[in-house]
Amino acid sequence: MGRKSGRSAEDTRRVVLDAAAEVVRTHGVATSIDVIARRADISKGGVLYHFTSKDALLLALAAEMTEGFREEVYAEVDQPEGTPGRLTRAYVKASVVPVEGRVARERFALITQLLALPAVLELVTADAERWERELNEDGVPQATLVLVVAAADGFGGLPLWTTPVPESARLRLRADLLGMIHSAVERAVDAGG
Amino acid sequence: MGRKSGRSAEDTRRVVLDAAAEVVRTHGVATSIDVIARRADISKGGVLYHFTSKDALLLALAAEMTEGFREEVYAEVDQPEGTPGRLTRAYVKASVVPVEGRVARERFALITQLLALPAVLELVTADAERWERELNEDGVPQATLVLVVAAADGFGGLPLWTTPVPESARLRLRADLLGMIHSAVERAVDAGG
DNA sequence: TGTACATCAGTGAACGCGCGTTCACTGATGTAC
DNA sequence: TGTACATCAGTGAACGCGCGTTCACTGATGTAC
Repeated sequence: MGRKSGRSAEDTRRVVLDAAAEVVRTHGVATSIDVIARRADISKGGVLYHFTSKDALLLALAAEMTEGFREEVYAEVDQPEGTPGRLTRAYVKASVVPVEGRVARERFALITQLLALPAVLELVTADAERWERELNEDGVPQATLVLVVAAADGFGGLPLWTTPVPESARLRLRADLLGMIHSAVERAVDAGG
Repeated sequence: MGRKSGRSAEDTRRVVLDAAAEVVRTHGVATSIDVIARRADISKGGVLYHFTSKDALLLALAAEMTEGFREEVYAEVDQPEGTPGRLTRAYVKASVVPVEGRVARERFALITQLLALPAVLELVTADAERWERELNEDGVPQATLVLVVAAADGFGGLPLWTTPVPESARLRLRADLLGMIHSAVERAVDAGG
């Protein structure tokens, strides 16, 4: 039988990526293409028509995840360009998100699985280096930046295998971190000016 | 040929675990038993004499890693039992360690790979829940505890794929976190007494 | 201290199956006239 | 608007190989007397 009724190749690609995301996140990278295919309601060969190999599929998935997080951070930016701490604040806001909005968590869980592929580790490392450059140019004194980013990463990443922190504590952490950025930037401005 | 010259079964087990740790950390969980065996200078069958299956070997490795971290934390405890923040301080000290002492980093990298196995995820989750219980009973106000533990986890875990923070920043983070614990505990004591 | 036997710590060849990849084929969609 | 052809999106069977696991066998160590 030929092509699937009525949908475009793009659509199918999307369905495959979503199926792969869910299956790999919950059952690991060792999950076979066949399982992914069945979940996407397509044949194994169909999956490989859209992605040249299993690794290519998983790498595409990893790229989507890192890009997704980046977009969320940028979407949180709400200060004029040039404001010190502008990006760092957005980074905190995008990382310290409620657990119910599970997108962030699921993304992290998926990336963790995908790190088993050397190519993904490379991709993620490059992405992290880019974040480091961007954040270092954001005008937040180093001591505060290191603390705040570590806390944001720790909150966003490790809940993976931890019982989630209560919502009140999450809001408090968010406020504390934003407060730290605020006062560190003010102090720096006072000292510099 | 029979047993290896002069060493005990325990010795061989150790050699296999070390070989597996290195190979899996750098090449992922998909690495074959044969590769592990060659690195341990033993046959494939020999590896499976000590561990009933590949999964059993990897699970043993994961158990060693979580136990190793726990021991390091306990080794950092330097205050009398009952002192508020006693364990939290030790947790910070064991997490915010220099990058040169690569043990902690390698451990984390290895655990990340091993998480691909469902059984390991279970183990690590149980371990994390235990940490949560123990830290919650440590007498540090929640807001501070959440912030400090997130920062410690974030520093310890994520450098995995990040360019390491300079040593001066690390010392500063460590001091800041310990200072936060100190003043939060003092405030709590003042308010409570 | 020597000898006989049991057990232990491994070897290495073979098995078999699951999985990634290939490929010939097909029905649906797009395009030219 | 219909027709002929090309391309596109997907099928499903087959292949083949890598890898985990099994197993018969072996030489070294431990133990009883």
